[in-house]
Amino acid sequence: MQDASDRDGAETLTAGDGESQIAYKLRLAQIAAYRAFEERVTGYGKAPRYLGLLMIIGANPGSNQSSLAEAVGLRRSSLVAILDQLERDRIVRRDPAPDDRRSKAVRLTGHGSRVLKELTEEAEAHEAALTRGIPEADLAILRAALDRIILNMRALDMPAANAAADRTDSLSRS
Amino acid sequence: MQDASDRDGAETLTAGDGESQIAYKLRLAQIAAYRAFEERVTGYGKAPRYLGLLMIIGANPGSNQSSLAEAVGLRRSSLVAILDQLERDRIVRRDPAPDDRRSKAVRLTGHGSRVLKELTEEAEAHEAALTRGIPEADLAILRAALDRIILNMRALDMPAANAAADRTDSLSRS
DNA sequence: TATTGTTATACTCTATAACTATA
DNA sequence: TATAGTTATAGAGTATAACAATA
Repeated sequence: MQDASDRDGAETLTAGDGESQIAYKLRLAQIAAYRAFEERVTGYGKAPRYLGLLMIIGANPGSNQSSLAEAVGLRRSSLVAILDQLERDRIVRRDPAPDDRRSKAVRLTGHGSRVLKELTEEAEAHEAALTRGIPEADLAILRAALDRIILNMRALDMPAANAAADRTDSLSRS
Repeated sequence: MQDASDRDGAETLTAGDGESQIAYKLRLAQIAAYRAFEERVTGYGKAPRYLGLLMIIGANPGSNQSSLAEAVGLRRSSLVAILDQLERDRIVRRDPAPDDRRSKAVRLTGHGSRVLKELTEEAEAHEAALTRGIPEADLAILRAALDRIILNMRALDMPAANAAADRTDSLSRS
């Protein structure tokens, strides 16, 4: 009798093994973290949801929409409505590109820069809450492990990268 | 000049700081891992997407739909279509509950058990690919850190849990 | 011909509210 | 009255395909 079929039923059900898997913990942690951040920044409208995009725009002012779409992993058609919203909220601006009349140069507005700055500070506070109680040495290992996982998973998509990933095996702690 | 506005534009854009944040890496890792798993198990229909649910059903046979919905964090109305699909695919069965004629006892079918077993093996292979090149000692730290993050984030929702989380600070490496 | 931004459209996932049958 | 399962409906979020303007 390894299951819980004879229990009370009052507590929340669990999924036997599987819960010890890193892939599973990763998913739970990400969902909880994402939800907590959204709750922290209630009142900033839709901007928090697109913080990654805003950071990219801030770090690469004047980029066109196709580049931005690729950077955040969306189709360029999907980005249109997002930029419409952010433009409506005066967070970003679409200027004519200087060199190519098909393109638009996307930039943060003055207000957008201030919002990004505030959200970045919120993200730092969120990061502190997230990592509370984890020793600094462990955080370094956590960071390296997450980087390696990202590398490992992307290697599956582009098999050519496998050899490169293998070569870093012995260097992963550098 | 700290941005990349004067670059070629050929490479993929990046988001300055922010990318060093654990919250950010967590999101990238989870997205990449989820995508890789779905690609690995193409051919199993919709079951892989609901692997967590299937594990819970497998570990708690005869549970009713409300309990299952709560366990996976969905409204019970949202679970209906999912179970419809899984029942259509002969993965699960909805039997009348023995004690309460409003409830249904959800169970894996024989075929569902076999599918779950195979998917569990696929998940283990996925886990191996995920953690490739990460030393066992670091994996233990990674697991503990992810658990702590989940705890930290949930504590924000239920402030009463803060004290409990704090008390485990010095025990987090046990 | 190829690319940029855009529109129209559809699909997936989830939520809310209201219903039914039981309790 | 309250609960379990269900339905109808709506709202995000993203994708595909086709289009006009420009390269």
